[in-house]
Amino acid sequence: MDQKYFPKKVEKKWQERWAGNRTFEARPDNELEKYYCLEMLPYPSGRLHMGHVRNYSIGDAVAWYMRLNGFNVLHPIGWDSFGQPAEQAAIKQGVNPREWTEDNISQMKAQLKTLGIGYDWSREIAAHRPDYYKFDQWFFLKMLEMGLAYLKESEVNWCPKCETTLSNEQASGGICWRCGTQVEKQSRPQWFLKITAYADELLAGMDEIEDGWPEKVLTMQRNWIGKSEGAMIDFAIKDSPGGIDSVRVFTTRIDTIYGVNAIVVASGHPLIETNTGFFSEDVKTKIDQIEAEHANPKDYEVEIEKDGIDTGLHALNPFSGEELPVWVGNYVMMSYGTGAVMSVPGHDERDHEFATKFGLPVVSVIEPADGSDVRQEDGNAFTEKGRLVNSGEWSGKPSAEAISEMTSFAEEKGFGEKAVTYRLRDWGISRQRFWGAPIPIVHCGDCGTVPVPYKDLPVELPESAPFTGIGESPLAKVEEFVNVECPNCGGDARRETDTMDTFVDSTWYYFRYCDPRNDEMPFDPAIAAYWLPVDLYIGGIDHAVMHLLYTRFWTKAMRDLGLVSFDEPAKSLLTQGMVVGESFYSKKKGTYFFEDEVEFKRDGQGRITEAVLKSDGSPVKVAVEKMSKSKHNGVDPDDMISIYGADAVRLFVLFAAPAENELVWQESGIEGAVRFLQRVWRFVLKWRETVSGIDVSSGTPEEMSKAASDLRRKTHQTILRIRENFESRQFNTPVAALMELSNALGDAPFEPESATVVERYAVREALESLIIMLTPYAPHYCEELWEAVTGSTGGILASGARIPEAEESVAAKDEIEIAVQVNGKLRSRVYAAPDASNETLEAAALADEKVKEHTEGKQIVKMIVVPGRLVNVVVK
RNA sequence: GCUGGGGUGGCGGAAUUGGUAGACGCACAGGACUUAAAAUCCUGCGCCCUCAGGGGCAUGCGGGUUCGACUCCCGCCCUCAGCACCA
Repeated sequence: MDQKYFPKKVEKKWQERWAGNRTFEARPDNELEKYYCLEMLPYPSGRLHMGHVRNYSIGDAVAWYMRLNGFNVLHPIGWDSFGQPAEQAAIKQGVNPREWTEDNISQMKAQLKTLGIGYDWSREIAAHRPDYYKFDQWFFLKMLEMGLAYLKESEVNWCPKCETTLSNEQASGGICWRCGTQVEKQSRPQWFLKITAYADELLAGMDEIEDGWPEKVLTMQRNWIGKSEGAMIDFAIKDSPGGIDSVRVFTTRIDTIYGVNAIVVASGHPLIETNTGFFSEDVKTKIDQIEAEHANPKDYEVEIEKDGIDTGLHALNPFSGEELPVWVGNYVMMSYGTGAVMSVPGHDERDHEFATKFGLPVVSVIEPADGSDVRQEDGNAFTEKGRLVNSGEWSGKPSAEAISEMTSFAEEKGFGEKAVTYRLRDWGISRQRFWGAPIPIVHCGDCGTVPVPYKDLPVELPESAPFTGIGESPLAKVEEFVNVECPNCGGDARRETDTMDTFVDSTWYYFRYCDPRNDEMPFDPAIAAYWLPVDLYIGGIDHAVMHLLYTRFWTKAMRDLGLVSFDEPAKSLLTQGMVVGESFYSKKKGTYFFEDEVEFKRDGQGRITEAVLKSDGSPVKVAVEKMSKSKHNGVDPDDMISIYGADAVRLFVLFAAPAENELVWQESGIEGAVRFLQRVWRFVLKWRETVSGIDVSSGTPEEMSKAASDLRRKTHQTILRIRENFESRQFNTPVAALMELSNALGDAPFEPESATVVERYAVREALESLIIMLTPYAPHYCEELWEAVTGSTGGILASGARIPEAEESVAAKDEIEIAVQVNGKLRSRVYAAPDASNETLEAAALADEKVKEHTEGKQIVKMIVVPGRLVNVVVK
């Protein structure tokens, strides 16, 4: 142990030792309870950023904590290495995407090792390697057999900048999830995975994980799935010139059907397409206009004004027999329900707006059930449930009753049925890209779409392709790849040239970690049964509805394939907050500037009051935003590690804020972390000789001095706190507790030269506990101190060290402080034994001088005693 | 608009789930050591009065329940995130 703490030296030493001893390599062991700690698969961009550091610091803290509690911990890592940046690099710099990716992986791997994250590197995987994507293809074929994969010509989300399709999840909000560009609609054949087949199960499964997953994520998924119960109702079309004799609508409010004033359909509805000959030029023009707007939506932030036109067609209300006009409306979407709605302006905001704009009649058919006179006279629709009026034989019934009776009636009469719709759409996985897993399909003129036989997997990507960055997949231009014999008839055929969405790779990667070198199967079900499900999954909130929904779906599909026997892949989920930094934006220049290009003053509180550009003195806006290269507000983890050491960086990242919160990067904070480590180091240095012969495990000395038992109490209280905190996944408060323990250690009135055996025992116990409990935060550092204190050289884990068990009797105080309140206001404090009776406490409280001042001349009404806490004297 | 989080010192954040609000750290101020600086150590640090004993006010705002409310209930305000014509 050096006289001073040199992080670099300590970290290098232990990183080498861990690698040499294969300290973090896990193997299944039925004798041991397993713990699977998983962080989200990173994309190998080439550089680690602070978000990664935070993610992995949390994961490693948990992994260490569980190891130090005797669990068999699986803590793996790999690479989400297919995807656009590699292809962009190929297009722009002419590099080979494979080499580019491999280079990035080795760089980031080196960085992760410098950080000292305890990964089982023997299980490392990378999605772009054929031994991995072979099983993407394997799963695709299985899903094809299960009827979960299908090809369909359909309107897809198209990002004009990325030149590729996007799934609905990836085009959420109408913008590309990667580049933020407004998406367009395009029609093309593409492969879909039938996630909708599991819609109900995905909803129901949430009950199982409710305790472990953040409410926020579950809510987002529920909303995304968007289950809605109602009825399908057929409205007959009068004199249908196009041959379609009825239009089906979906409604959740069949009780309002007597208030229907029109049927409104989407511009792409079959009724429209089959009747074009019938429409006037005006109608056709308007329909085309709506259709065009739909294909190229303007701005999703702005509410689009209602628009539409009367087609001249007529429908019949099956309940009232009333004749209704059929309109085309821009607010009706082809992609939800049936693409047609019954317009009830009295009881639906959108229909109300539409009817108002076009002067259609508004009829009220629902009244508030409580008889209050809230009506739609204020110009709005009354959208709540109530009691029916003007509804023929149904008038007077409450909405709920009417809904079920009217649905049954429709079913009996054959013009409707009970129905459930979902917002969730099937997952489109076709991408017009080179750098992804080829979809294992051959298109044959005679046999149609033919799956590649399992024995021919993997369908390997060619070495390279002409990267133009536009239109079709680059694979289409690679003759050797495209031209193939049909596996069915042996004739000339073409390979599918689209590749899979990279989200396919990341749906099942953590199953592969269990059995990463299996050549026959994605993984051996028996091995997976030991490690899975994941016990704790840690990652950003940004994957709440993409990856996390896909992977839940995949798990259920794998269950149906017989690969796993559980329904939910992760028992608990931790969504970490972003790491943010101060950015400087000049409105005038329209760009972000580096900190040293800006002149700013901070007020006494450290906040920037005014900031101007050094170059020309123009004002700069200061904001705290997610760290990013383009905003120049990022901190390079490598820099931080080389200045302060990996342990200090990790300790600070965990201490600075709760894991779910945003973390504002403050360099002064990390200096505090270093100070703490240096302080403890000096303390160990001072005491290690003195406590070297003490064996804490050999039992507690009987005679305790006051100071020694005070220290022991603090030690055991700290153990209790840390166990509680980890249990509830609080990682910042344990650090505070350990700092308190270290402060208590420093304040204890012992000196190495004069300490008694009992005191040396207390110090050694405190030190050992402190070191073990700090290990999840600063593992290299603690390994070094552990070696210095205990003399064991094989490392903490090999020495069998565990997070200590607290002894309640030691943690208990022999005298406690009791707050004394008069009428709920704190007036004094008295001291008493922990088991003092209520009477004793009351007497002590009343005897207190300060209490007397406040009770003098007043009548004591009653006294409240909370044992161990306080006495409240109520006076009048 | 709908859904779900949040509002506690100058800052990040604690608070055994109804029981002494502000732990721990950062920043700041003062002091010791030093020729000096750094490092280290000590002290102070919610706000306002103060006769230096204390006293009053404080957890976004306004009510309520309670002996007692950051915590529970009602009504607002602000803020962050997600979804957004979902019939």
